[in-house]
Amino acid sequence: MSRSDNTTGHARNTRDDVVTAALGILDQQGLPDLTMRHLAATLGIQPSGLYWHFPNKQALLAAVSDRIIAGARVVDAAGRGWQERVQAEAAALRDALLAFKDGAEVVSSTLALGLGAEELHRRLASAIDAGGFDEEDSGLAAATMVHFIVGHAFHEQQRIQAEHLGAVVHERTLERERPAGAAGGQPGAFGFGITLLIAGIEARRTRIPSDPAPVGNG
Amino acid sequence: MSRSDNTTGHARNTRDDVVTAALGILDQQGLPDLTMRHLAATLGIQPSGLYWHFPNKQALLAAVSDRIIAGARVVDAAGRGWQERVQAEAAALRDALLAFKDGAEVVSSTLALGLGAEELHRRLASAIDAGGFDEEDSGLAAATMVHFIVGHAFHEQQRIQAEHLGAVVHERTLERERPAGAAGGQPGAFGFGITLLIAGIEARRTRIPSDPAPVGNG
DNA sequence: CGTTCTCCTGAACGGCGTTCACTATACTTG
DNA sequence: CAAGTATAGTGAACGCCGTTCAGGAGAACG
Repeated sequence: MSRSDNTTGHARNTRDDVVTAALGILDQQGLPDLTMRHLAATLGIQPSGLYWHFPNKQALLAAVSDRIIAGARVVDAAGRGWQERVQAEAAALRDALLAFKDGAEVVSSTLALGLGAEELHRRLASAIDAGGFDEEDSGLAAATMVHFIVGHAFHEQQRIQAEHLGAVVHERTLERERPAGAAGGQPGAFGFGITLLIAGIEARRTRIPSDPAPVGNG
Repeated sequence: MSRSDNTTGHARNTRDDVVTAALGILDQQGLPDLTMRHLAATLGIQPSGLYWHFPNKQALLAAVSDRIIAGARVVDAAGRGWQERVQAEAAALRDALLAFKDGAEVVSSTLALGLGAEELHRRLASAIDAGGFDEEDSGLAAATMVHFIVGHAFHEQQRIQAEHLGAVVHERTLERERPAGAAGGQPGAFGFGITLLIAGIEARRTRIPSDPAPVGNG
């Protein structure tokens, strides 16, 4: 029932159908099982049929990446300072990466290869921009943040899945990972990194005296 | 001439020989060509012979990763403040990742999978530690930095190689990438990110009043 | 009705990581 | 020096993989 109610029963797939099916396999079985053959079988077509929709597997993965990032919740900018907004954007993007199994890995490789996933950078840059920095600084700071967010999510996702595999979860390890009350905030390492970067950006403003710096707080 | 001057001519390979050969293929032909079959052929053995040295390809790549990072130049700590030292460590590690073709990619995946490459974190953490922060903060800050360094290097390495492939290099692009005189310093984005992180760490100190903070600046 | 665009078939190609039973060579020990 | 045990590698196969290519079926459209 992907496109139309054919009487013949042979449902033809659109490009979006293919991406949706790929995302399903990714989430339920993981990246290693997301093969062209497996995907084709899921759609009820031959592997070669996929090459009508995408020139190669990388392009498919880029489209999957874009969908993963597009799924990040929208952050409401009203009534927040730029720092709070950046923190919210970072959390939203991180959650989107973690929402699908191996999602961070897919986005990481797509990002490095220079295909898609620019939305990540765009959202962070515009949030930082609200702090009143010049555009170049905002862009560079956003890029720094993107690398941290994706790298951290990738790492954490692997750790989570390794834990799920090795059935035994040591309680001490869990204690060490979540040291203090994370009421409403980020768990340890991720929140720390984001806070660090925000502080670094803010420090950049105060160091340069001749700066318009209209703080959009309030 | 890997191990000994055998009269039989059949040189047997040690584990280190295998890693060395793998690193050679990686550097001269890239990660896609670093296959077990190709590696075995280079060593003059059968592919199955490699599985005496390593349980699987991932383990091999982890060993290659460790070698890449071990190749990072040693940073002299004498007479430098902690910030300068962190900057030097970051630059050294970055250079090591870029020294081999696809080096950053190999280290990135190994790191995310939780195998090897801990040396990266260790060096940065101890450099930050010299600033007199508590150990947990140093560790978390180092982790943040690792993600940025590896992510940035991975991205940049892909871009460089894409440029080498597409013979036409637009001069305008180059101009935009290296905006001002980078005499002795880092090129734009990397230096910016590191500076950002260092400023963020420093900001963390000043926010907490009760801090010993022995600055080792000579 | 005939053309054109869309989506897919069927079959193959070359290459991949990995396994397994079985050697051959070197180092140690009695 | 003979025997025994690590060490390093053989040869053949298994079941996957991404990708190509000529061709065909079915819907849309004039």
